[in-house]
Amino acid sequence: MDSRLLSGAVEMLMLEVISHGRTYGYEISQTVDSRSNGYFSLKEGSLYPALHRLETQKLVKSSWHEVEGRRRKYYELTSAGIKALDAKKQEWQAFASGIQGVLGEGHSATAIPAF
Amino acid sequence: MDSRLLSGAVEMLMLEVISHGRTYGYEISQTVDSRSNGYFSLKEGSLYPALHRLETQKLVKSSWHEVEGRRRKYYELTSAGIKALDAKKQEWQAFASGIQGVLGEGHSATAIPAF
DNA sequence: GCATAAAGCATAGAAAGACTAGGTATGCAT
DNA sequence: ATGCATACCTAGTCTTTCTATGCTTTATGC
Repeated sequence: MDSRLLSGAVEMLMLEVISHGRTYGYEISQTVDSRSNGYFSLKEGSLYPALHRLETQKLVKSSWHEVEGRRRKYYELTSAGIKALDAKKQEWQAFASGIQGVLGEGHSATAIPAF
Repeated sequence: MDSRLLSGAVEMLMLEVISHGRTYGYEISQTVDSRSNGYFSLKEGSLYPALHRLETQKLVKSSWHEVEGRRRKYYELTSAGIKALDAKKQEWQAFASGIQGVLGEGHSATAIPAF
């Protein structure tokens, strides 16, 4: 896939996954990967900086926990994060509609004048 | 809108518009703007570099023409450009499906274990 | 006449974010 | 012992968008 398409959708997807319940970085990447049928594979270099960004923006909050002998940093949405997710989903719908508007109707070959 | 969502879609949209018939930069931006109901407004700093990129990649070819006293650089798709547009459209479909796959089904609250 | 807007092209520089590639550490299976 | 999966992190590179600016010509308003 063209990684450039991904830009901007990453945060929405991450927030979405986190909204389903407390989770952590590694699991988020697995979830996104499997739920998109392998289409998205968030790389660590995108994933962790994005998580830190979301935390800086107070859209998520984190806490360290030791589970099954593994040290994990769990994330959950703040109330601001819930609102942001809603906003981002709407934005996505508008974005997709905008694309469809341009791709949309055949607009069959308008007469092309010669020079 | 979040300009980061735009990434990667720009070239597809431009190729799409050009595929409808020979056109030029200024008109492309107007067309994209109106056909997306104002959602996308390609700025010149994105538009012209992108056109140059497409030309370097041989997806479009250009020629200068003087029309109605205006000096315009007209673009049209090459055969590689036609193929590229098809590919990008499919990629877009896959991308959108991937997003839907993640946003998609409610996945209602999986039990959240306490620590 | 003159100013302003619109049409039209272009680029330099700043800002942002994804990825590569590297690092650290634990648990488990071979 | 060795490798693989889990789990986190970040510096640096690359790409791309946008702001801001500059140039020219034509149309329009005063």
